[in-house]
Amino acid sequence: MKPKLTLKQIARELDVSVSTVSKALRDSIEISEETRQKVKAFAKLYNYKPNNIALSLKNRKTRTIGIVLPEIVHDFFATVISGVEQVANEKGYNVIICLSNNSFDREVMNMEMLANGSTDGFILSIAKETQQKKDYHHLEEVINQGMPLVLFDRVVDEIKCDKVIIDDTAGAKKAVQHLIDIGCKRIGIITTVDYISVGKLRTQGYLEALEANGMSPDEDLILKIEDMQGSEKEIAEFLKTRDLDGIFAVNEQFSTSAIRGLLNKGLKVPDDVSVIGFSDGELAHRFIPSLSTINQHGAEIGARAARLLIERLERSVDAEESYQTQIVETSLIERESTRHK
Amino acid sequence: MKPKLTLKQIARELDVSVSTVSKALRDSIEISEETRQKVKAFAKLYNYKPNNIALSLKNRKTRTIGIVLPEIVHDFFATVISGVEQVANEKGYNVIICLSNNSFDREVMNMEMLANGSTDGFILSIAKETQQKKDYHHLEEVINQGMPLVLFDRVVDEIKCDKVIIDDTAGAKKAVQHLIDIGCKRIGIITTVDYISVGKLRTQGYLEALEANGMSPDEDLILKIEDMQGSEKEIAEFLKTRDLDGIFAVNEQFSTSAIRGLLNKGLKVPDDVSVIGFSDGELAHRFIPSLSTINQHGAEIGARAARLLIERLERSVDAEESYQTQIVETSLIERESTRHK
DNA sequence: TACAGGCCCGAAAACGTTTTCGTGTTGAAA
DNA sequence: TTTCAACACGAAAACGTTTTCGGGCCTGTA
Repeated sequence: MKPKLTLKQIARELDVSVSTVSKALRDSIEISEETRQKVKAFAKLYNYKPNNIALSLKNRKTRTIGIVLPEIVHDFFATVISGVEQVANEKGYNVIICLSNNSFDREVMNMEMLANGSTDGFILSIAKETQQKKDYHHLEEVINQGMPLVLFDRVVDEIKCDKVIIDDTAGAKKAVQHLIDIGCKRIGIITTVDYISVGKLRTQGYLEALEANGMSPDEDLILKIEDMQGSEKEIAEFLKTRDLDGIFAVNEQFSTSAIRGLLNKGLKVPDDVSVIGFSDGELAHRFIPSLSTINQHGAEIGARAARLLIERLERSVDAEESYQTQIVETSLIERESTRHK
Repeated sequence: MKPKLTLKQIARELDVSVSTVSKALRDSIEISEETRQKVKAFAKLYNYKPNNIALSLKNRKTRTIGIVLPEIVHDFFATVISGVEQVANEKGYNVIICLSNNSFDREVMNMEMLANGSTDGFILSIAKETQQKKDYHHLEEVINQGMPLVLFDRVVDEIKCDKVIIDDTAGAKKAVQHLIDIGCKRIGIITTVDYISVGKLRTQGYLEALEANGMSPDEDLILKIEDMQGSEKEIAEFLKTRDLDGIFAVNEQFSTSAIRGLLNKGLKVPDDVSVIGFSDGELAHRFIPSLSTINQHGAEIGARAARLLIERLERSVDAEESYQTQIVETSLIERESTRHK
């Protein structure tokens, strides 16, 4: 068990000073060619790698970005991580992940933990409970400390920072418009309660699409779900008493629950009812019938968030406080759960 | 933008020395009650939090555990992360995640990066390419450096370290036995090529189950898939020409592809053919028909791995080199894709 | 011979902690 | 009055780097 080579040991071994070793390894012209080669050869032979912690302390940079998520067992967030990881790695950054489990307290805890030197900046999607509480002091805190923050997906206007979002309203509108285009007349929506920002926006898109086509919304066809837990049953109940020919569901789970509910009712998808969802994942394309969806391009979101963050970290003068909000385009993916024209 | 309070600043402000501040905050008896109170009050008021990097450097401990995975957009690995994160958080550890994308080079790179001070130990599931190459020098390296390593899922005998696995063979046997119990006579298996350790073990379980029931294995009913990419087509082709009444698939993806293939062939699941898989995820229980599976208990695996790692990190004398391999029990979950007796 | 100017290199500070050791002051005991 | 312990605090080293600054030694020139 050899406990990691340090500059000091190399120096002792080669009978030079620590500074000489450091300079030699960084190819300083202060050091003679001969000494340089000697040091480098030794370092290479014994596989010297500088200690990240020491570097972080010295440079007051960790080259690590922290990402805080509500959950991970959810293809959307997983693909976002992939995207972040990809560009972070390209630029020589590490990624450190914390889960809030949609709890306000854990979100705060995690951010405090990471803010004490572990991380140069944050990429975050706000926890459900936090959105409900509308308490964002921990976000302002890190910004005040000069740590860049990039919000994605579940964002909030009050916080001034870079953001990466999709146009949820437009995406939802696109989905519902598709249902209308293929001839649906009575279109229901299965969405979340309004304090979830994305849920609210998607509901709005649904309403806009109806309006744009001269169809008046029917409160009775709108189901807002509070709790993921009992959602399956709730959706089944809802469908039992409604007569629909199109359903827009704001996520993968609701989509599949809806299809199951319809099938149980003896209806066929998409022959009797077309279903379209919002999603990114395996589930959508594996499902039978495979789900027509609005693709959120999670990896792209993650990649952009990472790029924004790193750019701000490395910009020599960050005087310019012009935060930007990037909007990633959604796309309609037609699969089997909607009728074809 | 206030740039984070340090001990030095508190010291200057209160006109005492840095050591006094440090001691006061840690309630040292060396410091008078009065000074202690004064310092603590000040620290609290301005929300002082010690700098993790400095602590890491001093203590030569980061209280961070690194987890390296082949992929993340896969419910199994995502749940494992959840498990790790949970216990890590309880014990005051951070989790830093790197993705190998099943590439040997990226696995090596990531581990080298993390090994240079970012992490106290590793939790890892070996990349496909690495298992193929059988090159584990990077794993031995970190072990030699005194960094504990815990392997899970895709493990390898050659490396001496703690491991958390499920009994893949027994799990597979359980699955196939179930198919036999409900009356299947011609049972096929859809598995991976043999260099994937878990694939090989599950194939073995399949064979053992057949043997135990006096059924002779038929090579023609065994499909070994090399590449995830074209798997769907490959499975469809395979099924087209086989006459089966039971299928055991070694993962979620293969299970759903199989069902799709069967449906396309005009067969009913589970009426004509029962299908059972190996999995953890959303897909299995959302799918229609929902999948009967062998549950791998990913969160439990992650939790145990984390506990093993932390225990080894904190054991005062790690003299004892008795590595253990923990086996997490699998369980059979009967859902809709298999016939009921 | 003296001096300027390269060329190489080392000492030391700094990043923010913790901890060991030393030191000055006070009060009480001898 | 002297001595000694207890008490309260500070200086400094250490963790592993990088970087600034200063200095010794040679070489060439006046």
